[in-house]
Amino acid sequence: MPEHRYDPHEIESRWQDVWATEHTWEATNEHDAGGRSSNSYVLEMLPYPSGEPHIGHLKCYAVGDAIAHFHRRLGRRVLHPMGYDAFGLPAENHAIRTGEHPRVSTAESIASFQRQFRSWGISIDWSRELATHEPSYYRWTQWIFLELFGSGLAYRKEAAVKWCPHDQTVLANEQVDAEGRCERCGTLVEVRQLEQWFLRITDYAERLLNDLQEIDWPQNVKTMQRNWVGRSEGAEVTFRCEELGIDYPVFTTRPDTLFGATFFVMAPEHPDVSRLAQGTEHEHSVREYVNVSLNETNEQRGNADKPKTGVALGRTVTNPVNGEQIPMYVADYVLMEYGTGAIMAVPAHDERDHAFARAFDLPIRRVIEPAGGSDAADADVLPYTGDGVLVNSRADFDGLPSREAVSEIVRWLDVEGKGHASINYKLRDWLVSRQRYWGTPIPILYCDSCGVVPVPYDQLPVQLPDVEDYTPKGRSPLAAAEDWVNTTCPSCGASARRETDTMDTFVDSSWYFLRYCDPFNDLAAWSPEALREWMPVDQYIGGVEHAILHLMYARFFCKALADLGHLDFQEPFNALFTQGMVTKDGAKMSKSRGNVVSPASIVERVGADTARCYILFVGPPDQDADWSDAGVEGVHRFLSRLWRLAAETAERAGGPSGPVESPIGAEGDDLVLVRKAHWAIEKVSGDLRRFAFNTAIAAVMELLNDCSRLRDSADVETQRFALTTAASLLFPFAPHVCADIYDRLTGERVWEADWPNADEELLERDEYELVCQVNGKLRDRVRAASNASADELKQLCMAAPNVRAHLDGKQVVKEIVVPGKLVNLVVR
RNA sequence: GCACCAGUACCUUAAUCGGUGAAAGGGCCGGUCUUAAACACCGGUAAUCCGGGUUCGAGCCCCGGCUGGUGCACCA
Repeated sequence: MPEHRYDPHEIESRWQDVWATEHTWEATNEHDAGGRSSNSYVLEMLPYPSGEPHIGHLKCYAVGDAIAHFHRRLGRRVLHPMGYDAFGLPAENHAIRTGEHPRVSTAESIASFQRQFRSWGISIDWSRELATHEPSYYRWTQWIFLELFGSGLAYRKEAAVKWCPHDQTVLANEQVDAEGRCERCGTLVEVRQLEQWFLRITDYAERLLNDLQEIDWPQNVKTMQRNWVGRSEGAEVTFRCEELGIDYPVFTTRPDTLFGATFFVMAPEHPDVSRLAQGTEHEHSVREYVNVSLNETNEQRGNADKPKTGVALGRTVTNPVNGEQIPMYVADYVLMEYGTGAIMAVPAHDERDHAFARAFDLPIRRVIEPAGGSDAADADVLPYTGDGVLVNSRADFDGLPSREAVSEIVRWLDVEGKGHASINYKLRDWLVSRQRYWGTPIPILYCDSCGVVPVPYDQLPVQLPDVEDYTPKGRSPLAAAEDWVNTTCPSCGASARRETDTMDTFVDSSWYFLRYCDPFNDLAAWSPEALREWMPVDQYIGGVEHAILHLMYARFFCKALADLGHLDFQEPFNALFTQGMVTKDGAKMSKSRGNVVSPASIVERVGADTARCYILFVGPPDQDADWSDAGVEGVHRFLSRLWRLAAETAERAGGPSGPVESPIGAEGDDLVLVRKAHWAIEKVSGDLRRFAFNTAIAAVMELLNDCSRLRDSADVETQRFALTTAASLLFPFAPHVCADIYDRLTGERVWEADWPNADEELLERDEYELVCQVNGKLRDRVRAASNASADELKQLCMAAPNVRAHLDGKQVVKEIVVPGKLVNLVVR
């Protein structure tokens, strides 16, 4: 028998060539062919091309490719495209260091990503490839911006915004982490008052929240989005400062506690603070306090355990429900960015207000009592933040449960013109302008006479000009491109200046999945027919780190574009799968730790099939997985054994011998093997549907174990069937080696074969081992027919020798019969 | 502090409706093959975090605790 050696490199390049020359994975737009339900759009989040792909990319695309292959084999037309999120800071920072144009380094990175994706054998439709930095793409990003501008969804305003001193640009709220650090570089951000471009995502808060119900996404991602939108119901209530004649609205979720408001607090950033303190004895201390707080980081200020600080403003406001004059304070526990930047303080029923009142010796008045009497020992302890019954309020409100009191009081305030029901959101509008070079230019002009002027559609794209110096200086490097900046106003012909800020790169990636449907269209961003054919995405795959950023922005874009009549769906991604991280020695891979495993070196050593199978076999793909070289070896051995046994079997069968059918009338070891193959079909099909790739691969391992074990006792044709089935089932995970095995055994192409069907009859056994228990303990086992009745099973069990020994002299008081499994006799 | 998820052999995972004496791969040990080793093949090894409860029966359900992870957190 000749030597059979598994040579992954030879096999992988051979099949990759076939797929490339035959354009196997390309999907054409056929409009009415088959209808949307027979199509499938499988998409992984587009990569940011920087250097080389890392192991996380391998995992993401291994998952996506398995799904894409599975859908194709189920008979669907699959769209599985690839592109690059090519604008962004790393390329620009590289340019600052080296002077090399970002276009050049970006092109190099893209080439390297392409090369590796091809070497992994991912079934990508390369004909639709795009990159967001190409004018043919960002022309339409600009078009969308203008559409949003035209409808008022893109606007300029001056606001307190987050500024990253390291990257020298403003950031969106979402791009600052909980500690107040820049999402990209980790620098503490500062707050600056600047005029910037915003997108009105807050208009969509309610829909972004409600429509989460419509989509099949992981619970934790939905929860994060809900938290980020941060909806709370309550009321806006006006407190009037009589001395200065100014009304201050506050937002509260507890209007039922209004009678317990004993003071009033403003955020240090509140624009009226200095004016209020002016001329009072507190003027100086207020100014000092405000200065100190403004210089504190979010990290310092945001700590709830920190003792409460603040100073009196020396003014009072009127509590609208009882006319009381209550003192005003400025304190840093009140945030300018939430609500109105001022609060009513109810120390008896709010932990923070309580802490402040204790520190400043302010009155604490209980207005809510826990319902159902105070039998609980801690019912009298303040602050009490739960619901209850009103006390110490107004005669007609006292005794009302909190919930009812909320609506009663709000109704009364409304009538009096002192307040109204209100819903508040944590979500802020999306700040999209950036003072950086390598991004999509914002297509806007400033004309002295016409003001803010959108660039006419027929002048798109506004091309990104070349510049000499990429260094950010607090304004975009584009400002230095005088020839480009100075232009003429399209409406009046006078001289005008271009907007020099570029767009947040998250704008680019908020619509790329639409462009894939119609990538060559140069008359429009897409045609409605193309979208009808593919959108929404059936299965989206990516890292959970985009739970809020990209995934929220993309949802917002679709809703806004749908409102503008450009889309006829509301949600871009019907189903989402978030893959877990790949760690090494329990820690995140990073250059500084020196624990980076490069996909290229793994592919070089053991081949792409092993790399892909390993990353999917190592554990459930939604969980983190620790990289282990020994585990890689194990999977490599498995593929070697599979290939060798298949090659040897093909030879014994006399070469490729055509399509293979499940053998009929098999007996003995042949039947065992045929059954195992059908069991594997059932198992892998189910596992693929629920993303349990690890167990799917384990099932094929089991099938291979039986093939090896029964190599000499089962018929060659049975072997051929079992191994063909193994290759067919493993193909979504290890496409090259499975294509090769399938070809050797049958002469056919596995990717053109239908997904196999399990024969129900072969899955059922006509006999099984019945477990016989006495008092829940296993005492014996007997063979039982599958169709035996409960009574027969009981008799069988009672007759079992070891059971009889345990029944001796005892009385059976209960019998539990589980057909197909066991009989349990309870005796006394 | 609150919420969610997870704790199974040395490691990583599996166990569908609560139903056998808990399965797979890797590791390790031994054997066959080899001059020797690698590969391959055969065999062996070892576990339900702790404490209660429900049940004829619990890895699985309920309560409490411990450990780890993730998210939220001065959001009025």
